[in-house]
Amino acid sequence: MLDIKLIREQPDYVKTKIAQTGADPGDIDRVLEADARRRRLQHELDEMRARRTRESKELGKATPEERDRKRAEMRQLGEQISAGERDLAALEEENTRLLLMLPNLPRDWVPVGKDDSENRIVRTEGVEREFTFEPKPHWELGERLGIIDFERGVKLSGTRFHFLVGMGARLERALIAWMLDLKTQEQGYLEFAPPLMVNTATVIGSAHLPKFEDTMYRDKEEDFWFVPTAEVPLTNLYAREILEAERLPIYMTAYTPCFRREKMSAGRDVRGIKRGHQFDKVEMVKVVHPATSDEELDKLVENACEVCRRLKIPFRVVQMCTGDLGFSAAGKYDVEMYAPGVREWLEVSSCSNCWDFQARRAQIRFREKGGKPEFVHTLNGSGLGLPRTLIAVLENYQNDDGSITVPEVLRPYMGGVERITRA
RNA sequence: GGAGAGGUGGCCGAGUGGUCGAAGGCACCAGAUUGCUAAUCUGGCGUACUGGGCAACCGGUACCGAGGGUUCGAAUCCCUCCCUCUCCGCCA
Repeated sequence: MLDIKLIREQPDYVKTKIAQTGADPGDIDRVLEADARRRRLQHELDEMRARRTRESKELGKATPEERDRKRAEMRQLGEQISAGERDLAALEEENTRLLLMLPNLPRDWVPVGKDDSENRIVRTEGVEREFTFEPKPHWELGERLGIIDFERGVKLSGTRFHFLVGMGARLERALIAWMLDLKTQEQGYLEFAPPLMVNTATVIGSAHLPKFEDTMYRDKEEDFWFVPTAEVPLTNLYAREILEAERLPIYMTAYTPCFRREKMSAGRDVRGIKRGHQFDKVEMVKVVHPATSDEELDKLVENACEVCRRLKIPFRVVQMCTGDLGFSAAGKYDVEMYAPGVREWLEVSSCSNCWDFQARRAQIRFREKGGKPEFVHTLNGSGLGLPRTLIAVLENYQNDDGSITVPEVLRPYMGGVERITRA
């Protein structure tokens, strides 16, 4: 959520920035108009209420004759106030609705561009492996090894579902455990196992609602939303709290399944395990002091890169332009691993600095000693997404006989297994 | 799911229709004092919106789990919901 005061004071700046994201700057005028009406009414209402309080107190001491006359008058005032309160509530709702639909503003250092074609490759690391044979896509490798079962996934759940089997399941579990150990033991993150179903307020807090309602699964009767990412519960951990400044920065990590409808992506990436309705992910979330969030973003990206580096898989860092930031990021970098089987750079991590955008929605604040509460900045990034990391591992580590060499760092997590072969 | 108890400021805890944004205590901050390491005294100490000074401030309004209702007026009475605790039932 944007700061309404910023919109009031610098509407032209905000419009310029909004336009850079591809959103409609006309929304700003609608917000301003609604805000002006709300303030006007609030002021009138405040004055009526002040009068009621004042005169009600006097009424208690009035003479009996006066009392009846005054009481009728006050009753009328009370009705006016009630009507005003109803109108105000409606205006506030309208106001909030408009504000919740506005995207975050890009930072000034974000390159201006209209869509993903104008993103910038910041750097590339590692060398692409040279194959003496034609590298196969992971779905072929997985099926032949019997470690991915697509048919039965479809049988049980439908398209975009699969089973990991035997060493396939174990390989994913090894990746998760290894990543979490890296996060918690070397990169300073505290591990969580959060709720996977959360209420509406929580999803509004992370800015996945109200705009992306149709991308999530929910239980309407119970007011539960299935988390589309651990970012939702982790970012909201300190919702409606005021933290002491010394506690910042806070680094959190969690492995969770993620649930997404993927309605918008129907027909895209249908082959293999790249995009499903359910997938596993190790997520990183930071709650930081506003003065440090830009450098914290760099460190976050680096934390994601380190996973690729240790797996010895080539990767690159891509900076999103203003038109490809998404709804809540003020600045964003993707980390992409190269997968030789599908001949594609796969987005395995997306690291965002959300600035105070989520903090305002979730009301996450901090206070310097003796100071006023201020909003924190929140960041999030995958560390990494499992299906795509698994794809990259399978495809980069495949051998000409269709077996998979287990990356060295994972072997301690695989009971020492060095090679996955057909069972 | 059933029965009972309860939800007040960072914490503990008063308050049952007006003088309560809310006693008192603890914690915390500032100052004073004592020279013996901690105690004493004084003062301050919620959040949001809003008006003015457009800064350290001053005023208005709202908030005592949430939402409705009664009333001239509600933390205080009524209704609904949520949550916590205890007991029972059920179940991974």
